[in-house]
Amino acid sequence: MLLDFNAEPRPPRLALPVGVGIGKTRAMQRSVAGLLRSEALRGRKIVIGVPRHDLAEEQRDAFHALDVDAMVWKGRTAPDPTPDNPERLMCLDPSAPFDAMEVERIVETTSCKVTRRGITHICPLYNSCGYQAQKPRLEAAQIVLTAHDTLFHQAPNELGAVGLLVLDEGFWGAGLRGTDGKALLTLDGLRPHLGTVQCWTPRNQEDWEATADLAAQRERLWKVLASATNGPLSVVALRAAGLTPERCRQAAGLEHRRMRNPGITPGMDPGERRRRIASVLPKEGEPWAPPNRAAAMWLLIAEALENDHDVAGAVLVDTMSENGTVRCLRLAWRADLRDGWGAQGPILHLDATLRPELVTPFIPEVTIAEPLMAREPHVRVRQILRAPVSAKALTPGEDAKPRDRSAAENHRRQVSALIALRAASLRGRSASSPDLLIIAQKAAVDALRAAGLPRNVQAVHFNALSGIDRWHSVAGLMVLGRTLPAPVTVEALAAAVTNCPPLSSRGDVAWWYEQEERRIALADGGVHALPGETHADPTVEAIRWTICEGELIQAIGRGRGVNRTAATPLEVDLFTDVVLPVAVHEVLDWDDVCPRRQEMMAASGVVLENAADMARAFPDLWQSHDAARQQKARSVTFCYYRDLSNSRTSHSSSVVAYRPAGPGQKDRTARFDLVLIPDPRAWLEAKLGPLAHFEMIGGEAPQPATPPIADARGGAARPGRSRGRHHPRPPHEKAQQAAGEG
DNA sequence: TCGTATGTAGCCCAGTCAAC
DNA sequence: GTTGACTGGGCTACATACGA
Repeated sequence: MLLDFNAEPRPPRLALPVGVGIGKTRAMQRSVAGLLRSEALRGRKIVIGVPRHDLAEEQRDAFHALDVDAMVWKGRTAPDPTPDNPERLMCLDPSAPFDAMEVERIVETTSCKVTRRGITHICPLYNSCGYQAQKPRLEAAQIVLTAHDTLFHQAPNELGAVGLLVLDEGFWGAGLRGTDGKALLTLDGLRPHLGTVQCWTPRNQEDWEATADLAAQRERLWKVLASATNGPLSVVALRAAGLTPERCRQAAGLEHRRMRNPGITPGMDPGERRRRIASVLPKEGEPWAPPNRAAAMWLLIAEALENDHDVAGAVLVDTMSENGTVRCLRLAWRADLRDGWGAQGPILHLDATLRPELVTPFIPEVTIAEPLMAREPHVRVRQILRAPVSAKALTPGEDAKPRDRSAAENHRRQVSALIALRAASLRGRSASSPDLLIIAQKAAVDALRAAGLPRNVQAVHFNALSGIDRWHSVAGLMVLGRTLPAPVTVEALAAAVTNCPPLSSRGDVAWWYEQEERRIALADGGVHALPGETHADPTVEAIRWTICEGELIQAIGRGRGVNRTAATPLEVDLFTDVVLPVAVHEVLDWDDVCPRRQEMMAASGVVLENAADMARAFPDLWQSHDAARQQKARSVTFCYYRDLSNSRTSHSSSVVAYRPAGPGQKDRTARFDLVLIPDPRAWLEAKLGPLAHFEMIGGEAPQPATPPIADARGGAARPGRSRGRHHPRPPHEKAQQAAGEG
């Protein structure tokens, strides 16, 4: 690490885009351990922010293995389960901190412990509190690991001086406020009159000077609010009303003085606490603008005036309430990384899907290094286009049309069969379970689990993947779909990041993104072009990319492709039309891989050849003998079905000959996968009734497993459709390859 | 005698795509 | 996002031949 951690006045701030699975966290841990031994930090601590507490605990254990003293710091409302009480939180009386926050007091001195005039007020649960119990470890530790979210809240005093703040993985989302649309200020609460602008001294005496100053700025703002139409506050109107950045910042400070001190102390009887809180808050139904929220509004306006744009973070909207329509200002803004956690000192940020547009607002003057990526020669990627794996295609809501719901049922059945066949083809290929990891949207994962997953398969959903290493040895990954909120949602996030209205790019289509040509880079040097979403505003596009492409990159990274060898290859199947910065070995169409009903039958471990038996054994696939017969006549035998028929992907398959009892029954054969159906005779009798004849004939000699999807293209490929265009390799490259092969 | 295999005609519906 | 037209697959119904 070539950083001077004591540089003045500008400490080093470095952001490193490091590819998924390269081992950036391990390298960081070793560097941090070395840094502590070098004493370059002069005894100051290192704070490491990670997305979630479970990742913090993993890193703590890794530091302990490096003989470094590390601890995980959790907030008051974080889970702290015990065998007796799995619901336990760090704070044993969460109502006390919530009450303190309602009247905007410091939680520690109003809920936990404080000494006033020689008298110590203390929470009765203080000595058994998980939050307090971690403080001695916090004081002693060299490294403090905590969730990104914590870094945007006040640091505990016991932390002491911080010499380096490490931000592991993308952190910007934890710093956004109001993006759920719930940070509202009613216009009634902002209308200037004594009840809404009265300020108080710290001793709860009326502060008339502050009240007059705040009233003057509220009057200016009211001129704008009273005549504005819905949408972002206009910078022209705000300026015309006489507001300036200085006046807004002054008003932000004055807003805090509207809250009187209720005089609540740690250990106070909850009834008395609520009575005191009620005495400083307006009565139910009276207009009120929470001071913290009003202060945030002023700061958003000040920033917009300074930068000469409308206030995207403060938007006039109509909301519905019990009393009808209420006009409100909807706020969304960006919190700052807190100084107490080291935000003003040296910062190192590591993220595989880092976007400068989302880092610089939080870390000004950050230096963003060139991306560091690694080759993955033992990873094979297939991308399947036009797969029905969107939320609508797999899991439409209850209010969806019957036609869409039945289509979704078919899609789920097809995807389940595909998973079962893929799992069979990869069985035993992983050093430890599972062999196959499915990554999809949460609703899709729930639906697939409900339908039943093979034992060697695990399914997880997007958005909870970063940093997890437990699937490093899976043999296969199937990534289904993508995450992509509508433009209006992403634009709202961007407004919170920048406070600036996004550039519009959507023309006549107001509800979706524009499309532009994207190119899948093929491993053989060619490209496959297809349309992809984009947004004209750089920040909106950065967020869109992070949520969509970034999450898919994180998903692929779970397989730790960088660490694979010829003996432990990884096969990735991408069921999405999104173009990613990875080399793709094969681009297929859903028609090429979509399992037919014969293949679904094969997925359960048996291939029957008799149409009547097919209909009897699988009534959900074929409703009648004729239906099974007709499909048998029409269908060509493809990939998965053929795999089991030929015993190529199922090393344990066996052919049996049988004849049901009764007149007119002829001899027929079937092939069974003995891992899934160990007793074919019992299975046949359960499905078809007593047998007049049964004989195990045996299977063909086992052959090396072949990826089933690749087989779909070999030989009997279906006439598939594709959204994109395949561009062959330039002739000179083909010639070079031919020369090399020759 | 019963059940299966094979062939053909025609209706229904799911999937797709263009237009709005 | 919705709607409507188009298309091909899925299924039923009918008939005939064959084998246990």
